[in-house]
Amino acid sequence: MATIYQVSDAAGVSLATVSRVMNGHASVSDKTRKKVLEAMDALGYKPNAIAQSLASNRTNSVGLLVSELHGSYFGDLMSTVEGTLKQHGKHVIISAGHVDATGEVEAIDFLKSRRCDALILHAEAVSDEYLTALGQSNLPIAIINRSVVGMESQCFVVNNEQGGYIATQAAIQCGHTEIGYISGPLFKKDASDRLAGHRRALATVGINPDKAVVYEGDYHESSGYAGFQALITQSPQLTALVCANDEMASGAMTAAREAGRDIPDSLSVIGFDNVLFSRYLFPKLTTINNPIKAMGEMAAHWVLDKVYNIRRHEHITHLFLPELIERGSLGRPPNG
Amino acid sequence: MATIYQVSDAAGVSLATVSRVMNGHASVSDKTRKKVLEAMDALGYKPNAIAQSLASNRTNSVGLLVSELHGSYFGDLMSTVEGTLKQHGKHVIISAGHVDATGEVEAIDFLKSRRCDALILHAEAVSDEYLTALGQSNLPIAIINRSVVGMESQCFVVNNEQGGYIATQAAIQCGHTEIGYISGPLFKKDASDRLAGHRRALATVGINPDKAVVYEGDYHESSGYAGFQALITQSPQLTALVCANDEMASGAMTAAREAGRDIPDSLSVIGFDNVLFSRYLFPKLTTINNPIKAMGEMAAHWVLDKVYNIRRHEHITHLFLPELIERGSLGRPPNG
DNA sequence: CTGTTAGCGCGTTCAA
DNA sequence: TTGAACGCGCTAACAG
Repeated sequence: MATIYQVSDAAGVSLATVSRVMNGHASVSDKTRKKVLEAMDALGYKPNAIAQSLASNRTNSVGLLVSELHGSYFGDLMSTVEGTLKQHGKHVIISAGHVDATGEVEAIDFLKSRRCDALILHAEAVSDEYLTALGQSNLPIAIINRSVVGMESQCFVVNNEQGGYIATQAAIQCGHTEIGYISGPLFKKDASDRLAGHRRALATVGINPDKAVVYEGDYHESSGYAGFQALITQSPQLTALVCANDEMASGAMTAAREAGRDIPDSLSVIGFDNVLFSRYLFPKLTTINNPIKAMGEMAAHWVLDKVYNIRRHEHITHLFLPELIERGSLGRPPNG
Repeated sequence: MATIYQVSDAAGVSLATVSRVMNGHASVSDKTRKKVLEAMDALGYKPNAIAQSLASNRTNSVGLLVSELHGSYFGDLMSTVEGTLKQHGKHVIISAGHVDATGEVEAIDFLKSRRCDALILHAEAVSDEYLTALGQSNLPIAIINRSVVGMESQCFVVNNEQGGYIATQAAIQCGHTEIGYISGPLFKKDASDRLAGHRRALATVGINPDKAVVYEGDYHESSGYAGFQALITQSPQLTALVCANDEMASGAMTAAREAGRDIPDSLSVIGFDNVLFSRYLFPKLTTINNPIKAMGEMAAHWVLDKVYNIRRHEHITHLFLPELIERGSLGRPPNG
């Protein structure tokens, strides 16, 4: 790998001049610039980003913490953040926290050690205190899918409570009154918020929210499968099942079918997230759109503006709205 | 951020000693080590990886090129590579090439500029010549899902031809003789290999491979949908459809259902890849397992061994075998 | 066992 | 418009 010295040698100028043409900084005469440029590609010179970073204290890369590297949800997040930043010449360094406090701290430490210019975090396990302390440093932090008190202007969240509400509301409007719910792990804020929305919707039609028929799952398909079986045994009268994410909805559908229940004729199912494969299911899943792409894009723009002074016209939004996506898995109750 | 100087100051030793305890290199007396360690966490010291890299010419991170950051296939690849390397304290820097020669070169340049210690590439668009040239440099390269002549010992591939063969063979063994095929984009080696396997299977039962009923898709769900419609119009006698990946199989299943065809009673469908959601489909998709996780893990171990001298017992394998995963979408032909 | 001294490749003053 | 010199934070000889 050629260094800046070899280029300056070949071009017969000082290394400061080479640095100048690289960064388009101070003025360099056209003739000199040309010489340098020629020397550069004659040598196949590529600047050493590591050395640039050390000298400039800038890496042109932003760290992205996700829970997992797989799954539609995180795939969407990674894709959209990378795409948005790449358009402006910035790079993304991705790290996974695996929904574990230690893992998340390690991942963030890694990102910090790589001297990212900013961090975009989808952190589920670390405490608010940790995030608040992190925000205290001069490293800009954007937070996705979590609202931390005092850091509202850096958080990008969807109204999960509202999402849970409209999901259940949709079932109610189809005539359902016996509605079961498979929640996510309730220690997670998004899971408990969605459930709260479900309860609120129940209350609007006079159902005692405390009597909600709830199974606590873990957001994985298998717990949707188990959830259906548990709920239907306990409450065979159920005609609709609202699930806190699409994976669990898929599992519930499989279990329902194995139990001889037709969807949606004998049982309606509603998901949450609107991940890609929800359209592949049969019947296509009625679900709540979780605007993760929009949030990722907005967080990226926030960073672009805040850190790199690349401003777009668009206003920065922090609260995103969930939306019902009507497809084929929600119908009228059997005897409605 | 505290620097190594402040630590050496606080501990009353030279910065070389601090460096030594950090890296566990030469021997340091227990007393000194203790002093340094205490100074470190008193100051909350974190080494600056950028500076370490510049000085040591080692980044402890390996670059991973994928085509996209979303999708089950790449999610599996990223997850498994990251997981394997993380176990040994190495990090992954991921970059997306978007199935475009320019994009892939840029992504690789980015990885190189970050001075990765090695590269693991899932490159689909760049030429063999480019990869060969890249391999010439002293940057270790592992290649996934592609065999480059002269670099066999760095390539980790699945036998796609064999996969296409056993998929079609499975249909034949169920009694099908009228078998359509929805291929991937044929400029891709994996797509043409799978199709070749399909043709070979046809030939074994005396069907002229040149008369294979093929629709060229693009690996996306929509082309599976379109593929079913095109093939069934042209060849209504088809009783089985072999698809070059699961996404297209899903699209074909949707289209088939909309056309009133029951699966598998009226039409059998076989996929390829065995991505996660293939189990979520209804009926669950019979498919060919593409051992992408195994390949990713092996490539990671190859890097660990080759670059970091971290050797495992296990033998390094370069060729992986596809395998039939029997589920519910393949049955006997209607009048078989 | 420990300290001193050069760099790693580049950005950025300051003079010229 | 250009060059010389210093420093970013750390590793790696080389001495002692």
